[in-house]
Amino acid sequence: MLVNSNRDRIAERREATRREILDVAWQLARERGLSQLTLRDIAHRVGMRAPSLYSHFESKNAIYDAMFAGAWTECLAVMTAAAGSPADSPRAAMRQLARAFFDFSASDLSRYQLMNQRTIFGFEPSAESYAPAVATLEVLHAALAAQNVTRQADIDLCVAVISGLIDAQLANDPGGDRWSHLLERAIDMLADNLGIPARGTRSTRRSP
Amino acid sequence: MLVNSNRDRIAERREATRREILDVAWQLARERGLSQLTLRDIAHRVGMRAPSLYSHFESKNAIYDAMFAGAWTECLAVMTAAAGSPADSPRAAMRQLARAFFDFSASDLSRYQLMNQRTIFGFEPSAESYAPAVATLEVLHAALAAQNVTRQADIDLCVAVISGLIDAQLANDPGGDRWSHLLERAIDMLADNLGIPARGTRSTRRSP
DNA sequence: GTCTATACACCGATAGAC
DNA sequence: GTCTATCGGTGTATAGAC
Repeated sequence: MLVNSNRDRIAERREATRREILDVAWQLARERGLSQLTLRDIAHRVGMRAPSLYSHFESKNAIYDAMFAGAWTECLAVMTAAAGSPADSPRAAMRQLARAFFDFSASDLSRYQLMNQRTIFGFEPSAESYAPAVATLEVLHAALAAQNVTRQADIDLCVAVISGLIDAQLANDPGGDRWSHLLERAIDMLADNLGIPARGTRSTRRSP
Repeated sequence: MLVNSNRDRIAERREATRREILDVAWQLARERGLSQLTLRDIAHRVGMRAPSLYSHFESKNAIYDAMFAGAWTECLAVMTAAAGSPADSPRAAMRQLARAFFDFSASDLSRYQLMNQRTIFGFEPSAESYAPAVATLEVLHAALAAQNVTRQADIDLCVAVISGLIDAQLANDPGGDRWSHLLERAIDMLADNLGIPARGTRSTRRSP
């Protein structure tokens, strides 16, 4: 038992160090750009020498991979919460979900680039790190399926329109709201195209 | 006169070298990623040593800048041609323009990243290099104005939807057509939202 | 003018002492 | 687990040959 709790304490400390490294990495990515991240900078801010990072991550790519997983896990939580909160109409449910994703994405360029764009050439997330991204997409699928939107093309169109607004916002007016305030209009446009009623049935299926 | 033609020949040769350097740079950007571009690689493939590039470009950033200018100049030509060719309806004119931009953009990820995304952190194009980008946007403005679409929000929405499709295509199905074939549908959706008639008046204004 | 040679400070990564 | 030392790369810059 004592041995076990000692082990736990060591594992806990290791995990804390890992988290601190990742926190610092995000901080630096926001300051200097995702691709300008250097192991020396990370290590220095954590209070180590660069090679010591290799005791916690096997490579720089592994750090990117852990950052990718963390970002999508966070996004999954945001989206799950948005999908779970009540909405007055099918469109309101869509707006809620889209707004949650937009605000989460637009608040951090570096994070969005790592999650969705190919900014780090050659970076491919591992299967484990990709899992929360898939889970997030499944939240979206379920929300659209509740409005009887199930065709892949319809889903793809929604994804493209929303991420188009995010991209435009981040690339052309970072920190502003020039494209952000177009989101609700875009959702209505999509809802029109997909035949989702403006009001009427609640967003949950088969409820009495 | 002889002096002049000699000067011209030298300038011509210099310009040819510049073009060759830029061609090689694009080639390597496509192979290895935009941010993985190195002066040594460029120089080696051109048949020089790295420092010799400084006789033609004052820095690596100047190479990016020239690439940016070239890409937008090419895009401007494509868009001008698309805007000039006749169309049967206002929507057909919009489809033509959008299709031209989509195909141009989706055919080269690195080029699209340099033109439209913030992949190279800290890179800001010079005013001269930005000019063809502005001119391209003006082609779009003029085309939309011909359909009485002049509000900034309307234009922003069009830009976001089209570039959203391009981003999704490049990020999730590079080389494929999963989002490409949604373009015409997206344009119709936009046209509906903007009140552009499906058929009727030609795309030119005030023609008898 | 254009090139080669060389140098500098930095990068990711590894080896091995402690 | 963290360190120092070091490796082959990188962008950048200068000196000097031709």
